[in-house]
Amino acid sequence: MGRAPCCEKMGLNKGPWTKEEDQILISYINENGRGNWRALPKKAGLLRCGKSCRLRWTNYLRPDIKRGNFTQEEEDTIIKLHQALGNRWSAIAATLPGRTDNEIKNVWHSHLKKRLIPQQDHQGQAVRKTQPEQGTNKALSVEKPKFHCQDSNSSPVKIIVSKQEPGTNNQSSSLQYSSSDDISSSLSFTDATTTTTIPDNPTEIYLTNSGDGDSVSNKHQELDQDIWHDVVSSQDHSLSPVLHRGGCGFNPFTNDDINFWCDLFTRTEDISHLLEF
DNA sequence: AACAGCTTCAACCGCTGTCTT
DNA sequence: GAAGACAGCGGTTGAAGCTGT
Repeated sequence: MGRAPCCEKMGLNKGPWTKEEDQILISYINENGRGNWRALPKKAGLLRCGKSCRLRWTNYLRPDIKRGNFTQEEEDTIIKLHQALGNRWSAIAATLPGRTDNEIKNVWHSHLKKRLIPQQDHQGQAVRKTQPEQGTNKALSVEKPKFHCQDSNSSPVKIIVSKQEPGTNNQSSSLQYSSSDDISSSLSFTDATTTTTIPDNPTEIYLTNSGDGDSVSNKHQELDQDIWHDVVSSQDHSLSPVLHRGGCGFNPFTNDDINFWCDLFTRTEDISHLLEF
């Protein structure tokens, strides 16, 4: 894998873009489209490196960029997705049309991180308290499962590990796991008091809202209304976990992203931190 | 009004992944 | 398979603006 050669520094502008430079870049892309970024500045007559042009375009000049403050909903989305995805700014940005990864990163560092500090302190305690003994998370011996999502109502969520599509009549082979269950896997809950053995390796995992709130806490009710409702909702997308917000109908996820979610759920040592809002 | 400290955000830097030759 | 070229990503920086004293 070759390293990109450092662009020619000699004679190239750096720093803030002027209006004239912006106009040249916009005009060029409007006429010729986004082609080879490296060749673009030369063709457009800009004394900038291609990388700088790409950044300026994607972070500032793109016509679909949404300007202005983030809405409460957008901020909530960022917080939740950051909880789940970490610093994958581009993945987070993909769920917020008109927002760039750079912008989200800035907002996170300047606003949201600070806002969360008191909560994280509290959360950190809670997580430590429920931390499982080392080695109790055994790997679930399954083929990479499919995740299915179903949102039936707003009551507390349960995760159902199942070979059966939810909603079908025959649920006999399904197992339901709530926050109090240990499914003897990396997909476990750390405040487990019992151990449940999965009789068959599930080939598919359904994330459903069971509607039964007796065994789950208020925290998980929040989870249902926030994470699951937003992140893995919609029966229309039951075959792939989809980030689907605001009715935009934008599905940023491909099969690779399904793999990502599978990986996330099967590899995470402690999913409970996702639940501890 | 002047200064210092803080915050914001556009832009840069270096790295990695992917595609092409 | 190796190496080059390129796009994209995340971390970091620094100038500009803001706020408090």
